[in-house]
Amino acid sequence: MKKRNALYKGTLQNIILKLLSSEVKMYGYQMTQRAKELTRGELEMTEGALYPILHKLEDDGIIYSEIQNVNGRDRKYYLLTEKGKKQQQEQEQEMKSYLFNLQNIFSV
Amino acid sequence: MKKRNALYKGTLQNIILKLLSSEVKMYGYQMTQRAKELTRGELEMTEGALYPILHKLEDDGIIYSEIQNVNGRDRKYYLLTEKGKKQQQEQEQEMKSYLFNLQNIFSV
DNA sequence: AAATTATACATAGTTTTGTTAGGTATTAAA
DNA sequence: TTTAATACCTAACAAAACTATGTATAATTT
Repeated sequence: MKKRNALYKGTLQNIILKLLSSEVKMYGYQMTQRAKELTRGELEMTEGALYPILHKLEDDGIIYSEIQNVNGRDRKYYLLTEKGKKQQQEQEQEMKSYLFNLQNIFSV
Repeated sequence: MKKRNALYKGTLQNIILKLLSSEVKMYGYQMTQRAKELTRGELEMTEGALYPILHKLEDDGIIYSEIQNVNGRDRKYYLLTEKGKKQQQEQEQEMKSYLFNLQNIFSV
């Protein structure tokens, strides 16, 4: 997340869980690319934000990881746990409420 | 902004400027109440966040203030400067782009 | 062939942003 | 008369993300 995208502060964890819920599994680097695609290049998740979040989510049992070697390079794939799926759904509701509220403020 | 509203991180300054653009003038306490109304009680701006932002915006020439005594109690009203009006419009565009992007991610 | 870019992970130190908790003071309500 | 609401403010702390750096391999460019 670069300076011009300071708005995304506070939503990163939500976005990561949402991305994970849309695929069977994803690896970190892939998430940064997918986030960039989905935001027309506007959101560039930095590694310094991404990896600590992934590690924390794994410590908390929200996601788990599988290392897989692809083309001679290791990838660490992450998947939602059952607990994680529940949490993702809850957070998605909060996110929708948040978006509704902001839309309300900025619709005038 | 309480813990449950961590999502709003990074958007507070935007919200404040938007509120100011919708009225002739507003005072700090009024902003906290208006923000709460517009978010169905979900966003409770803390004074520890609000006042430092207002002071910084004033130092930067984005807003200016007028103290007015109402019912024997001082209120500090804030107004957008010309520079502030421009900045508000720019930030509103960024906010709309941000909302569009988030909607895109969470619409699936 | 060598240098650069892209892919892929990770962390330490710093900055930004907001919370918590405290302070001052007046008015309205219980 | 005590509590809640209104109205401003700040210092100390915590959370979240950034910057910068490191490691390493694959693909592309020069």
